[in-house]
Amino acid sequence: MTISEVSQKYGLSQDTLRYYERIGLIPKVERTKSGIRNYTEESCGWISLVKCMRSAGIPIDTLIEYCALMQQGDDTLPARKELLVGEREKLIMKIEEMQKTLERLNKKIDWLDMTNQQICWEKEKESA
Amino acid sequence: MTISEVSQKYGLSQDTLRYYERIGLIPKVERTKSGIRNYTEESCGWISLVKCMRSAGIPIDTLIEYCALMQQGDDTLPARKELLVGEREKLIMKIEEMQKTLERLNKKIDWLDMTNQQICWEKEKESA
DNA sequence: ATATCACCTGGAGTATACTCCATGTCAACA
DNA sequence: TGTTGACATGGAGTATACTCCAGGTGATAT
Repeated sequence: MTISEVSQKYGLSQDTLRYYERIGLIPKVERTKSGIRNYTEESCGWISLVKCMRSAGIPIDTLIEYCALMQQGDDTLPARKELLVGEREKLIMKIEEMQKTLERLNKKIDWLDMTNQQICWEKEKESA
Repeated sequence: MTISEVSQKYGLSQDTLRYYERIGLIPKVERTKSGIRNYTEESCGWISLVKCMRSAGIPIDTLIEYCALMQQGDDTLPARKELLVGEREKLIMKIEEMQKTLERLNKKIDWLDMTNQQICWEKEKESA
């Protein structure tokens, strides 16, 4: 797959794809003999993973580390697990926090609704 | 309340508190006659709100707009509601995305566990 | 043959959200 | 009365994550 196809498929700009590769967020992508990127299934798997993790706010540094560990073979399995478990913890906490914010937003919206109705009602009285 | 007390109470640095005020994320804080900030209950309410919203990733620009609307009185109630409803939508989507990431993380961790056990078992066989 | 087009690279620029710093003021205490 | 400490300001600096751009190459269509 060409970079433009991958860009289309995952909704990431070509610049971002090249950037991710450059900083080691995904392993080096295969090239044609003229030097053009040729994304394999595996590359796409990485893109998909990174997109998913990034969309949840997992920092780039962490993902670079994961990618590096991955490329060092099976010896790093425990380290990778540790890393992922840590991120899972953080993610769970973030979700909880967001749920709290959601409740607060809900309450605020309800309150605004009530207040607005109150004001409308008072204005009606005034003008009556 | 002094800035150091508020900083303690909400876990935001004094610099951040001043920054939030400067950019209009919270309304101007009362001062003593020598010019020192004297946070009221209301100020604290704003800090608490902003901290909550920011922790869920709601952008500063949006919160500045909300604060500005707030200070323009009841005429902006519908606009404020619209703003909050929009943010609620985005938040719900973000939470969903994070839950997907969480599931993916869980699967990856399970897989790592299995693979690791497999490898251990094979190594045991080898060395036997 | 040449023009076009997608792609390449390295480096600079941008957006967001703080965070730090130099310098200055004021109140209180030794 | 001098020094200490908390607080003030405006502006510069930092971290993170892209995003853009100038200049260049190689394959393909006219």
